[in-house]
Amino acid sequence: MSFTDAENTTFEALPKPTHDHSQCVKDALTKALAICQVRGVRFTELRKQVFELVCASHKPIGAYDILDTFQKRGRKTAPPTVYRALDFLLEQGLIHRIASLNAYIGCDFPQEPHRGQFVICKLCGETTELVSHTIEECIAVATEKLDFQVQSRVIEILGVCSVCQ
Amino acid sequence: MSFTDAENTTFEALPKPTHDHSQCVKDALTKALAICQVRGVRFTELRKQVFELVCASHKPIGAYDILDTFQKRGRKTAPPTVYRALDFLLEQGLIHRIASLNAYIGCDFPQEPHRGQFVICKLCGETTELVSHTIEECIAVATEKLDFQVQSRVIEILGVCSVCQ
DNA sequence: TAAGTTATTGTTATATTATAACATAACAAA
DNA sequence: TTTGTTATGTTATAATATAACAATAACTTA
Repeated sequence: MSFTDAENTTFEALPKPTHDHSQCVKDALTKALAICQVRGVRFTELRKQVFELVCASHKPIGAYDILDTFQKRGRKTAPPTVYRALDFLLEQGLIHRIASLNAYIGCDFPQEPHRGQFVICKLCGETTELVSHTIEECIAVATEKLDFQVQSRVIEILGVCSVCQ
Repeated sequence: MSFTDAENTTFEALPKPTHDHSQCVKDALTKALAICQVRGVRFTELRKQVFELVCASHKPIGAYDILDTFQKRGRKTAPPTVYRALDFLLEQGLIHRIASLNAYIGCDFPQEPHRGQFVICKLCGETTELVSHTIEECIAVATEKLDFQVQSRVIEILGVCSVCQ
């Protein structure tokens, strides 16, 4: 469920505890699969499993959490295997990296290329992805003035969500 | 040299290669010392030296770079020593951490509490600190709507500066 | 389909960044 | 001075990430 408000900020609502999460994961998988097919890149079983784990919650998850899960499932896995799958998913814009937490989260708006802006609860981890065009604009203006070519950006807002207050 | 433009963004100009950097470091030290005195916290020799190393360039520097420098100088130093000094400087707002690079940079606007926004050249490392009130405002609006209490934020724009293009 | 090529994954080792836990030293206030 | 507090030293290790090379799976084109 996404909104676009008067300030031209599109955002997903904080996922309600009641939302049908298994459906949510299914949808993400379907989208991801379709995107990869169109682009002619391979959504292999490994990549799919890593993607499922990242999408299993709306909270950032660490690479080593993914690794642990694989190992608990009896799959003998080493770090590079996980990191390579994460790199692939990042390249395809299917997940984002949260730099301030060294963690990864599913992208709420795949297909169209965009840079996410994240609102992250430090207590429960629940994360909302914003796409504020005003912020984009503001950055564009400032960087133009500096004659600076933007390649990527990291925008992460940390604090306490409404549920945890 | 700082500007405030029509969009209400305050920013330091990219430090010119010709600027008097030794004076620049001296000024930063004087300011830092004064701030610590007012606050009744101790700007010890160790903290001063770490601060000087961070301010030695307008580029983010890693904790282990600082460590290496200490060791090359013959000072037997271990990681916690450096990290503790960095933590102190961060708490006092004298430096900032660049999450996307795991590195640290001197703060261009100490004294008043603020959250930095950084424009970082991936090629040469030169970094400009912005304080865009429009971006602040934008974030405030979005987080209010989510009923989210902001504690900290990470805003880092990476790309290529005018000199390196 | 067989051979050659590329992409993906496995495996081992190690680099990089950061902190825990406890000991000692420096300083400050009573 | 002694007592409490803050800062630093020291050792070990945790947490995150990548390099380098081997093996396998998948694609491609003759």
